[in-house]
Amino acid sequence: MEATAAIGALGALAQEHRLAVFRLLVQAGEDGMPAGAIADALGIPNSSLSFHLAQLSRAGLISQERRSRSLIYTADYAAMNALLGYLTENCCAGATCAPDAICGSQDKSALERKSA
Amino acid sequence: MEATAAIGALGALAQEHRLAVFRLLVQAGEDGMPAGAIADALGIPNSSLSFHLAQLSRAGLISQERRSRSLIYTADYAAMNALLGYLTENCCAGATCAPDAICGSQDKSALERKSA
DNA sequence: CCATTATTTCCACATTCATCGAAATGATGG
DNA sequence: CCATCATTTCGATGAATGTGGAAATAATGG
Repeated sequence: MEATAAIGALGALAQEHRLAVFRLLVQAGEDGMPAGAIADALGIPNSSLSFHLAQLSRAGLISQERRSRSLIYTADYAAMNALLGYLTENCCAGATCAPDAICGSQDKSALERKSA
Repeated sequence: MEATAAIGALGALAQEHRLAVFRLLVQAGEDGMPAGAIADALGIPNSSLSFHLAQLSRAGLISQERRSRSLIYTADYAAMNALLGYLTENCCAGATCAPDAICGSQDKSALERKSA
């Protein structure tokens, strides 16, 4: 993942409504949700939601698929994991991070295994 | 972690220079780096860097400590891990995410264990 | 104390972003 | 094709953000 992509993704998530939308879609799973349902669930006006969905989409965090009259939005888990991996990349100079205190003893290999 | 805190952290990272600074500190490890060294390493004017360091600090992503004449900045790994955990919370409705395809088979328990 | 070094605050400016009603567009079912 | 439903685009406005030189502040060493 490149810096530009990461900045785009982070910026897309750094907004109340967009973060809520993304988390809603993450929880919705692979079935996704139609725009209207998202608007209802979060109480966001259609025009505003459309704007935010476009931002998330442009950042590559969600994808769109038409089902009959509705547009179904789905979280892109691969993109999410790529972002998480980018943030912790080369943690503590790449060395296996000392004890727990540092780098939270996070299993980075598990993250990168799936986001590559 | 609360939504407000997550938005703050994401917004802090969603900027070219701040993302570079944060990653530099993540890689620097627990020793951290003085402001001047960061400015040199990334070629950012002092006044701009100071502004960005303040943003990262206000978001709780880095911390400050004076060492002689210098202010040493250090990445806050706990905050970082809390943020990562927040994004994947309740992935796929909380159910153990089906197969690999979804949620990237990420070991969430490992993340939350440390960020709580 | 004072000179020196490190970092932050101030300031003005241009740019980008969020909001939401109303109108336009797109797609379906009959 | 047409009525209808779902979603997006348009447009104007107010608010927040990034920038960097110059001056101010803070802390140390001698």
